[in-house]
Amino acid sequence: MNFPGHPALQEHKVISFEAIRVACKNCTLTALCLPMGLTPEDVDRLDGIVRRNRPLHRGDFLFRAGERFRSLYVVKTGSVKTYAPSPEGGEQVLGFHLPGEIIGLDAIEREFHLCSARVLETAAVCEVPFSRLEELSILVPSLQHQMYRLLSKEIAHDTEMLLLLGKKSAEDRLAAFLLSLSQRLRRRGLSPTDFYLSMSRHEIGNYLSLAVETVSRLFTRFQDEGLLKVDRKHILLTDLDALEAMVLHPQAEEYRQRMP
Amino acid sequence: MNFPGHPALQEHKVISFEAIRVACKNCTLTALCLPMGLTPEDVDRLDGIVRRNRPLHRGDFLFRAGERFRSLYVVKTGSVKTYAPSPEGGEQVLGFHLPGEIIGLDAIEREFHLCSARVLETAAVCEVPFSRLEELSILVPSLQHQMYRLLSKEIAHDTEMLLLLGKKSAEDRLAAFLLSLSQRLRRRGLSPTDFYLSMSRHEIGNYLSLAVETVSRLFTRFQDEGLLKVDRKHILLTDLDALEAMVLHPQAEEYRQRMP
DNA sequence: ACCTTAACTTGATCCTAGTCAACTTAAAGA
DNA sequence: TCTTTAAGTTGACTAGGATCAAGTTAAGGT
Repeated sequence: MNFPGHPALQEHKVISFEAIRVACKNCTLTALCLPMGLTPEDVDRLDGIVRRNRPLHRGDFLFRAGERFRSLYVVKTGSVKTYAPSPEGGEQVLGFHLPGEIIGLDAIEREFHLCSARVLETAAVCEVPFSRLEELSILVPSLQHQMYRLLSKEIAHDTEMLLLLGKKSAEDRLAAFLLSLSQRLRRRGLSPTDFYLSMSRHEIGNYLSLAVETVSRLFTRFQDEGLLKVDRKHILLTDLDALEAMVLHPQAEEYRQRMP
Repeated sequence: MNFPGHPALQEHKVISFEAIRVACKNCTLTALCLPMGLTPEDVDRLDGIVRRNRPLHRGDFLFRAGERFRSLYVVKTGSVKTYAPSPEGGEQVLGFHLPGEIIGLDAIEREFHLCSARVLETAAVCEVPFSRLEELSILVPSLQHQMYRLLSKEIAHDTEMLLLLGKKSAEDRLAAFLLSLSQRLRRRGLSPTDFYLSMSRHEIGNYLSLAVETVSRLFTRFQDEGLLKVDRKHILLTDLDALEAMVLHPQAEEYRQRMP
């Protein structure tokens, strides 16, 4: 099977260059991003502090671990990975970030970044200087409310990730990863069953604590079982229900925990 | 070897009953909790919305998964575990919470709890109704600042936990868990090397995604290697440096990841 | 104090996923 | 275009930790 021209990727790039100058109020991500629930006037004020940088390319850094924290970053198009580099040159992938997702929330308290953020697919990213955002949120209660929601959402997301890694079988992990991607794409109005992976097998394995070979074998097995069709980075989920069942009823069920 | 009377546990209980009525401004946890950086007047205002409940006992719930989110909870004494129950009766332990730690931050956005919180060791807990806290933080910018820091700290903590679980060897995980406990106790002015575990081996294993038997064997092995002395729940860390080395230079080092 | 039950430990065995190795395919660069 | 290098796939083997099983110790209830 072949997918000539990789149409989804092409489309991605076109959007990325068009959207780069769009103000917050016209941005398609409003529902996912900071302006949610703000009045038009307040969105204008927010707009005043947001920096819209030129498009970034694969391998570019948003920031590096150890750098001083100044801004939050909102992915508008493309994708970004965050990872913790280890002194020996290795790294632990912490997340893959799609349009509408905010990066850097973990650095507010420490005032420096403990992970690096690097572009996977040509990306447009908004930079929001945090000190100015904080000042504005004193004046705009609904922005403060939205900030609390956003930070809490990130915590809930991390918690779900802990749950995912708690599932011990490699099968469950990859299924949960694919479902998570699928759901996030759906919320952005993209196809939840037909998409291109922007990360390598190696990065997926690193993220899920699995060896590359295991990831590769699982893709093959899932395809053999009729759960999906895979060709390189192109994924076609053909049985979402089966994936969901796999995640909801994990292989190795932890036996009941007792407490008085 | 024997530790008659479990002195640390006794001491814990005494503190718990004495501290229960203490106002925020006199609380020993000020430096770890919400009032940090607030003026005395603002602490009084915060004090006005904090509910101090009677002491809770082992097995009591702070809240259950699925319940509507109303309040944040601050552990004053004792300890609490949070976990995600699964429909089949199993559970995934998400965290163990010591004095000064805040529970419920993951529920702000969803407005209902996705995990349950249950007392491990007789505990005193402050309840802070979130809607009132949010209102107050509109009026008190330094409280808003502290809230951002707190939420961010929780995200950073979860990130570190993901890093911990990323380490694949069981040895590294238990070492990281013990070190984390040790560091948190130190920050609270307690001994970082001599303490009682408030959770069972089963719960530790569940938290670290290891079988009970593995946890048990590791304790024995660590003791044989001179890293610690263990008697039931009593832990004496005798070689913090070795534990740190184990965590900083994990067994299975991930090979370098390439990107243009 | 006794009995019951849960928590923990230790040993033996099994199996999942990691490691090593070889090969294929596809980008990236000259 | 050809070459080089990285990414991905597949197979064979191995090891770390899970599972199964049995026994010990301690705590909780009456």
